Amino acid sequence: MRSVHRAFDVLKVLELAQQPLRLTDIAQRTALHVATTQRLVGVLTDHGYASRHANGYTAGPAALSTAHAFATTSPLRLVARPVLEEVATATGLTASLYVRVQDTRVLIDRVEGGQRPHYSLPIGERLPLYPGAAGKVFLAGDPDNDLGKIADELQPITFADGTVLDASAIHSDLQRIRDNGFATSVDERRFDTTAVAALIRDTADRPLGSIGLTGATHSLGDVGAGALPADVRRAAQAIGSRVPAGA
Amino acid sequence: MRSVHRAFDVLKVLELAQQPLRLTDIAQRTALHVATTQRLVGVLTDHGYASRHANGYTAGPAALSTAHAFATTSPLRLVARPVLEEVATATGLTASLYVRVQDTRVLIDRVEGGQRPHYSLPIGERLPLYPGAAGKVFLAGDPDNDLGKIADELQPITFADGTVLDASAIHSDLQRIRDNGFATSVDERRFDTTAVAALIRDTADRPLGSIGLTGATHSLGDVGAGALPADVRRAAQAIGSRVPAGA
DNA sequence: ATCCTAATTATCACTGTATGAAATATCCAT
DNA sequence: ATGGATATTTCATACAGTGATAATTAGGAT
Repeated sequence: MRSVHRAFDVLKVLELAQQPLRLTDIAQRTALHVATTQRLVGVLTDHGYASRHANGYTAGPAALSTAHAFATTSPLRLVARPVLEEVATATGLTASLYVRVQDTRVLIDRVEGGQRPHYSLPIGERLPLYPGAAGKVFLAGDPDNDLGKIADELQPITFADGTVLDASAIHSDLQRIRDNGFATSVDERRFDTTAVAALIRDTADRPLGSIGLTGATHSLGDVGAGALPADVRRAAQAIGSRVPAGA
Repeated sequence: MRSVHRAFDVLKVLELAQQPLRLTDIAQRTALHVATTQRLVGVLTDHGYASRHANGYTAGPAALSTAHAFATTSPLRLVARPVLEEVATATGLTASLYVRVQDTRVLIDRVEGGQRPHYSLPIGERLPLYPGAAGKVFLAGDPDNDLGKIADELQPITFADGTVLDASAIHSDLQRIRDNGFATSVDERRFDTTAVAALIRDTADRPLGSIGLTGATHSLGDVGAGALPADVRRAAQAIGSRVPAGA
């Protein structure tokens, strides 16, 4: 399955680039031979997952179809929707649903609690696992150790406010999250953004995703002390219990 | 690249199924050996393009990321946006942007002209090339003959109103579209839905996509006679001229 | 609980396909 | 025009993907 893996490596490179990439660029970033890259990009293009333009390749329209299919069939997403809406209106915060993909998380759905709805929803956004409450819960709650090593290999993290965390600080943070059953984040990824998040587990206790509640730091007090932790945990529990279990 | 092709065949099957599919189902629909299917689905799952649930596999969350990347980088989409908005408000109709993917079209963007915005935008929807104005223009305007044979192989089409078209009727329809430079559709795919569409070509005359204006049949007269054809053609021209050409 | 069937995972020898070096062609800038 | 970079084609070799078979697991019925 080497070639298939490589095809998706190419696709990932196209996804991460915010601009069209020339064939040589792709070959460089994937560390593949140019000829190989060309063949792979060709197949991607045939199927619509890559597009060719004047100045290079980008991701292609077929991804939209597949995403549409995912959005309409994913049991987790379907089950979570009403819960997100409920908790968003109850708290007035923005409720976000994430799923882990490899060593990243992807925003699957979002319900704005506040007044002004955002213009372009960043659904589909890929974010790291560490900075951010809704990512940390994945690291903290991983049953196998495949994420354990990810946590070990984490470089010292710099927060949006300039704080720097070394490995031991990260580990104690994760331990606290495990103990509490929820994570918090204050200005970690973004200035003036505070979040509380919990891991969603199915009835067999396997992690399915995470839910986060986000608001402006200046309008929220010490989130750990208020009712929000209980709210997210309840929401996460509600979602998990409604998803049919099974690997 | 056989295995890579097959991987995307599997992905397409997952996309087209509106429900989770068991491994055996996928193998059946792709006409692949079960073992092969399993390996391919495994890779898809690793990269997040497939998800495993209690009762089978669906498309996966990574497609959302890729779709997000496409939506934010596709030159066509970026260039078309303002034109769609303009023509939608000018005509009061819904303006849709399609791209061809193999023998289908995919809805890339849409601006509602009317009052009530739809709840879930069907962006990413995959539709056939024949029934529907915005699909027919691809068949009519194909420079090479790869779509010519698709048109030849079209089965007799049944419209939403029950009309049936045989091969020769289809061909004369396509010829008329070529002559006019636009296509119309009255209750073809949906009852009480009329559309006018035009092909978008880049400055080198290569087809890039299509734009369609849609409204209720009962509120539109004979669309071929009014100003709409000129409107779509102008919009298509505007978009095409602003996209940097180059294969 | 127990059996039976169906579905999923693992094993492995063979074959055909993906690979990458090199050569050729194409594009762009000067 | 000329040169340099990028893209495409060709081809012999190695090895990765294939699918028949077997082992295992899960699901349903009794």
